[in-house]
Amino acid sequence: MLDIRYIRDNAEHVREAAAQKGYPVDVAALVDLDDKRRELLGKAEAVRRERNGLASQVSGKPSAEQLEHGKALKAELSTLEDGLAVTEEKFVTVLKTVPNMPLPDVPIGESEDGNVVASEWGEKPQFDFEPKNHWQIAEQHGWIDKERAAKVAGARFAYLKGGLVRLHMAMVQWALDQLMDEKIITKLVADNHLKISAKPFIPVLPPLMIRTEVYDAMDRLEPREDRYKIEGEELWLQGSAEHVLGSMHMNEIFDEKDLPLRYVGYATSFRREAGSYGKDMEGIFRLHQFDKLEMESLATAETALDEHLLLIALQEYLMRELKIPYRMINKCTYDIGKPNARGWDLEAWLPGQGKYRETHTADYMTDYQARRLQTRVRRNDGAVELVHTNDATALAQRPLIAIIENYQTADGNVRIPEVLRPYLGGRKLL
RNA sequence: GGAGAGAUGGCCGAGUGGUCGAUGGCACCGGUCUUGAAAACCGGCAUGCGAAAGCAUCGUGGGUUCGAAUCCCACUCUCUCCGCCA
Repeated sequence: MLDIRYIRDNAEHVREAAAQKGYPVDVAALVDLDDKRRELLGKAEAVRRERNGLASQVSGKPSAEQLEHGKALKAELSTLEDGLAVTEEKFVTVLKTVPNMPLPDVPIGESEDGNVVASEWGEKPQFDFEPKNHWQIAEQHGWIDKERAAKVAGARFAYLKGGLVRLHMAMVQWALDQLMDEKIITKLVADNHLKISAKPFIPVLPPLMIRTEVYDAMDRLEPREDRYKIEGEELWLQGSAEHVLGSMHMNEIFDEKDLPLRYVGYATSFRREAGSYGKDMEGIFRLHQFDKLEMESLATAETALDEHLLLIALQEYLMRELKIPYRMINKCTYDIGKPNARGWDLEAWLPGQGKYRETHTADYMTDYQARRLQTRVRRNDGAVELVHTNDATALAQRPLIAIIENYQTADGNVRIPEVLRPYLGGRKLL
């Protein structure tokens, strides 16, 4: 959520930027609602003040006069509060629809076509045979069983089996070790000229369910059609570890010395994929359920953009170590998402499909999420401010696809990336 | 799942209808004293809204009352015992 004072002071910019993000807002109507809300609030506070004054005068039994006065005030306050509640609800409903403001370097665009390729890395592997898709390779080894998964759970589910499971576990364990290594973070901070701490990440296995109220405060509940709700409960299956990591410190105030706080969470994520019927039905590119290693960071306002850049640097580092070609996408206003101020994607080269596909995303939310979560920091000078939040994919099942397709051999085997070999006990995948 | 107890400021802990945003202690910050430190003493020390006066907040939401941290209801969470179970 944005600060209403910011919206009032920058009404035209907010209107324009919201439209550029594809979330048009009637800012004038919002300001009118705020005016009305403030007016009613002022009136109600004046009556409360009178009530408090009266109550402090009474000791023992109130006089008939005092009783009558009190009853009149009570009735008046009740009317005002009813009107205030209605106005407040309308106001908050509209306020919640205002998206976060994009940073100046976010390209303006009206569709995905407005995204800008910022850089490319790596040599695309040359094969002296026709490279296969990951599902063709997996089929050969019995690594993916979607038919039986459909029998048990329905479409867009899969059993992952055998060598693929070992590869997945190795990849996750390796990535965890990288993120917990202060030397690696120190180097990336220095190489990218970032002015932030080199504190390592804290690994977390979070709950996979999240309450309605908290999910909404994270601004990740919508669109609800893409979430799974637990029947009879105010609980949802989380769609990304970000949702349960970012909300972890709701209603808390940090000391400045404790920031930045960096978590790497491993979680199975659930998505209904509503609106993507027929899209990416083959393989494990788009499932209702996938395992993901996710980075989350809470930081002060002036360090959070560098924090964002660090998370992106880490994504690139992990892919470079795995030697998978990729390109970085600076997503445009239309594509970054409502709570984002900035958002970059990493797209890995998939030789089997002959194109780059999104495997990572990095989101910088400024204080937009923290405002509703009320996650704050007490600065060294005593001032209390909202924290700034960042999240970014470390590694998930899509990078696994990238490994399979980039490391395939003519006979349908998959070579193991060098950095993962120690984690696979020197054995072959199969 | 059954029975019971509880939730107060960073922490501990008073407060069971009338100046309670809340006694006290610890921690923390500033000062006096000291060569320095400790101790002692003095002062400060929640959050939001508001230019301010002030208003709100004692787990959350609702209710009773002229007046609620205190009474009633619902919900959430914690603890104890029993049952069940990775």
